[in-house]
Parts: sequence; structure tokens; C-alpha cells
Amino acid sequence: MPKTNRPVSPYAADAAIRLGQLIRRGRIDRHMTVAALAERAGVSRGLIQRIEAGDTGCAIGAVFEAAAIVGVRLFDAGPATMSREVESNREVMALLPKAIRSQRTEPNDDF
Amino acid sequence: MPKTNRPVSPYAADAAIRLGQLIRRGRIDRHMTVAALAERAGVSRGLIQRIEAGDTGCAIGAVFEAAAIVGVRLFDAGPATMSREVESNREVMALLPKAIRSQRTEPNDDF
DNA sequence: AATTAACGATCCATAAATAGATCATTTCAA
DNA sequence: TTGAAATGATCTATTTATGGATCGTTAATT
Repeated sequence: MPKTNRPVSPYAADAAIRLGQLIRRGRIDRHMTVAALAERAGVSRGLIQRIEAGDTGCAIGAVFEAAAIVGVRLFDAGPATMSREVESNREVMALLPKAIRSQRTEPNDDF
Repeated sequence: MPKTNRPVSPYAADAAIRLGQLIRRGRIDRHMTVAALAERAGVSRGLIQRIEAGDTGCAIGAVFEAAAIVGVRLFDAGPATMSREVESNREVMALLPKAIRSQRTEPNDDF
């Protein structure tokens, strides 16, 4: 058990678990062992185990790397279109205000 | 510059940047400052900045937490359905083989 | 145009993640 | 059923991320 526990909301925690499920599913579908995936991702075997378990402390780069290798599609963009997606979105980002002049803490997430 | 650089594929790196864009977009749409988002997420202001920049070293729990607060939908499941999604998927996961008996490194990701 | 809050970057100390090894157990295949 | 490989767990050393503070700059309001 870690010394201190970083609090995470149920939604974020479940999302991490869900992604872990998708990765494990993809790995098994491709007949890859945990060790093989670890090697291809350039990380340790233990880290892949934590990623598949939905550990919220894992670096997002390692998680996305594992996802990419086993073919998990992220944010509705495949390997060929992700970079294009990012690029075209830079323009719309540029139109947004650079600073927010507001003091309301903004209630929250309704979607 | 960090002592060692963790290598990440373009797809994984772009996915992190894309998520950062979505979070920044959501934050600005809700008129929240970086500091306000940081406080609500229980992290530092600097971490929110790195998250929005697409830093691959950020913990996935912190990133998903920020995403949840500003209303970014993860893996086609909203707050009300994410946990249900995870739960119902445990069954299908249980049907998958527990160990992979194969030596092929499996080329990779085509989708 | 002036004011001032928000932003982005950097530095340091500390907390935490990761690698790597080991061991027991499970589970697939012969 | 048996044997070997894969998995899951745990431990320690080391690398790395994070918090918190600070500073110059940018950009919203008035």
C-alpha cells in the first residue's frame, strides 16, 4: 500500500479501468503475452500489469503506447489521422481566449 | 531537459496532445482558470499546464480527473454509464484466456 | 492606455512511479 | 496428467513526477 493515496473521482478511476480492459482485450486478441507487450512498449512487465489493472498512477504516455500497440483506438482517431486531427485543431485553439477573467469556481460536469 | 527521455510513438504522443486540447477547450468553455481547475482536481497549477500541453509523463489519473471536471467524455461513456460499462465488461473479460501460449511477437497495430 | 489577474516557465525538495529481480500460482498444451 | 510457460504479487533501488514558490510576460477589463 502506497504511503499516501491520491484521491481520484469514480469516473476517472473507472475510465482508467476501462482503458485497461480495452488494452488487455486487444493484447489477448493478438495473442501477445504481457512480457511481449512490455518489450514492444519499452516498459517493464510490472507496469503493463498495472496498466491493465487500471492503476491511475501510471504515466499516460506508457498507457497510450500500450494501447496503440494492441490497436486500441483513442479519441476517434486512428494512427493515420491522429496527428492531422491535432494539427487542424491548433487553429480553433488559437481562437480561444488566452486568459480567463472570472472568479466563479464553476459548479461542474454536466454532459 | 530530462536526464533520460522515455521514448513514445507519434500516435501515443499525439493522443496525449489531443486530450490536452480537449481539456483546455473544455476548461475555457466553462470559464475556468487553470488555477481553478487545479484546485478542483486536487493537483498543482503546473500539473494542469503540463496536462494541457500533452506531457506524456503525467499520471493518467490526474489527466482523466481534469478531463472529467471539464466535461470531456472518455471512451464513449458519460459519468452515469462508465461504471456500468466496466462492470458489464468484466464478464466478457472472464471468458478470455488467462494466459497466452505463443512466441510470435505479433507485428502490430493495423486498424 | 493602464491595471491587474492569468498564464507559462523554471528551480528545488520531496513524494511517488518504474525497473528489475524473485517467488508462488495458475493455466495452457502435449 | 504433467511440465513449462505465463501471470500476478511483492520487495528494493533508482529514476522521475509533482508541489510549491517565484518571476517575467501576456492579455482581458475598465
